Amino acid sequence: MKRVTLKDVALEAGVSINTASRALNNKPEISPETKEKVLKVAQSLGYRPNRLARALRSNKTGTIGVIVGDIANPYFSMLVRGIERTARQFDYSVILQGTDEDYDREEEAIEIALAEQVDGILITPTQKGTDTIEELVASGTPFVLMSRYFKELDTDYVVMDDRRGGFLATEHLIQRGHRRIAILNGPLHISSAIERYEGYLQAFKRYGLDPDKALVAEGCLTVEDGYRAALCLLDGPERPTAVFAFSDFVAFGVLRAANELDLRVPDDLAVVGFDDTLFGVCMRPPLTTVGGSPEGLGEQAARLLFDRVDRGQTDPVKLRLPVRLVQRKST
Amino acid sequence: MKRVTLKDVALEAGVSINTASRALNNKPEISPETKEKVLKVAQSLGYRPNRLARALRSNKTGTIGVIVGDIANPYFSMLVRGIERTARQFDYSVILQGTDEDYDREEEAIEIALAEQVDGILITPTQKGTDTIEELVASGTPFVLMSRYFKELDTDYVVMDDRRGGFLATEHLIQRGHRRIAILNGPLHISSAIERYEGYLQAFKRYGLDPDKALVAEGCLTVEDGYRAALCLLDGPERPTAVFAFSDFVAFGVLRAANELDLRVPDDLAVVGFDDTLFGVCMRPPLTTVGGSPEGLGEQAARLLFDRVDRGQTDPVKLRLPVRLVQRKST
DNA sequence: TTGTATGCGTTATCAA
DNA sequence: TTGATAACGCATACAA
Repeated sequence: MKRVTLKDVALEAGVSINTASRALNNKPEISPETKEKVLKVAQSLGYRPNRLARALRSNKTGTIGVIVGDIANPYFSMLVRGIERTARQFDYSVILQGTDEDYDREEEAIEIALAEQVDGILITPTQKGTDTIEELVASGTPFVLMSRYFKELDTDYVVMDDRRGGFLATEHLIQRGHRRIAILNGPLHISSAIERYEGYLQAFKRYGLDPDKALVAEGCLTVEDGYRAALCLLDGPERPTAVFAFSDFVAFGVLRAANELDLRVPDDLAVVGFDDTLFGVCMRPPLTTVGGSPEGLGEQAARLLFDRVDRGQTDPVKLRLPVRLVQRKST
Repeated sequence: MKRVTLKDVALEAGVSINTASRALNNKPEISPETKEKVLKVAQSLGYRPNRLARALRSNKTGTIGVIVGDIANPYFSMLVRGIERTARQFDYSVILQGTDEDYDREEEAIEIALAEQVDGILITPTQKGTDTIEELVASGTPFVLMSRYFKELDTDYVVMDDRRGGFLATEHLIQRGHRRIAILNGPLHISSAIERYEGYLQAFKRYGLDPDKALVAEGCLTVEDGYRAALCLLDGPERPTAVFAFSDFVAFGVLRAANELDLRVPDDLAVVGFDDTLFGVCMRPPLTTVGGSPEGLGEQAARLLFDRVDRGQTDPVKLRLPVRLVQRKST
């Protein structure tokens, strides 16, 4: 039951350990016959290279660290799915960690990933500070920010066109006749929250309207957050006629609240989400949302990272993926 | 920027490389003074042990492989979240892979995990065959099956009490007066699908009723599957008055179909899901479901695995977690 | 084209 | 209590 090593293969094939290595790694300096022989022996012995030894020697582990906010958030799930698929294609393994949007946890996650000696890191930073990311920069390990970026840090990232998304969502609501449009935004230290808000304001401006500060809420990240914030917001007499939620995840909470308050959507309350996750279409009514492809973002970020790992650093690449309005029945 | 190694620490502290190792690993055979000295030097130099070298030497990587059907399925997301949290607690890293319920992909995933020399594997088998799992057994790597098990294989597993769940769901529908109760089941090679079906039949029997074979569909795993199957099932004249779906994920598709067909839930159609995922409560109406805790299952499976890794094999442990009916408004 | 020898950073076995 | 030394499995510079 012992593991078959290169030595075993070499011995069995009657060549040196090193010739065996060459054969198995497609090195040029080897005769076709010996190569074939070694390959056959390796096959028959069921040889599997020991990645640890290889990694130790070559300083490449073939793994990447993936750090996201919340694994159970469908946006991140889809993101991770896109990453995992792409990674597999490139023969990388994915070490997954969730931060629950906690800064300390983010720091820990980065340290763990570094300790695992991953070849690169894909991270959705909590943005509660920059120390963690600066530590990452200092480590020299290639990394790509996903979905969020730092204005003050010159790093690779792949994000959605959040400002445009915020604009599209808000414009859509305005065009449907809404004026009292609430925004249940994410925490404002997160770039996507800031930019979606900017898009929101931009739409108001474009249409010569004034937004009502009382309808701006921030800090919503989960279904629960959306639910609570919506309950609060929809309780008063001066309630909004429409809500633009930071994410589908948050929007689901809003729909729950609307449901419990017996508000009809979209007649009493229009709702727009963000991300176009799998479940929007199952809501009642189906959720209007701003779509980018989370899986696509994951894939692009992964590809960018692998490029970095292979080819090294050039100028930072900053990708801003297009979004579009996916209109359904909630508006 | 070079990495600090044990050698550097030993050199700096003026001890042998091996004494340094002992100091850092809390070995008993060392004097308190030297230990303290080494520790201080290590600290100041920013020494981080190289896990690869350690793993190579000790044959323990500190990682586990986690293989699930579909990362974007909220059930699996929650499962993974439970695993990741627990793993972190035990100082293990998680290498995640998805199979998309494809058997070849499962085989590949297992091979990759083995190649990564994980200390153990947590897997939701596709159950399209037993070869993959038998390969796993042969490898000697500890593993725990999650959510599904093989009758014919004597392995560790953690599953929900699916039969009871199927019974509870069906009984509930019967008690609400339904007789034409459809089941949109998963593929019947999956143990949980079989057992939920058994529970379904058992409930009919208990109440002296006869199930209608025409209302039994299988093979539903995704939202899309549920949607299509429901459209088909609800189209005819003899349509069911209630549907028991294999999972919340599938139930969401059913709700979508009902919505599009203008069927009122629960008046025209009652719907019960399974798993109690995050979104059931956001549906309209909120989804009645059979709840176990996916995160809890993940945690238990992980704990069991770590126990195996540490203490080695004893008799297989077979855990069947309790379920309960979570009644909401869809029934 | 092939083989020898060395080192990657640890841990473990011995002897001192 | 400590230190020299040998593995762990692989890759590569260099010699043959």
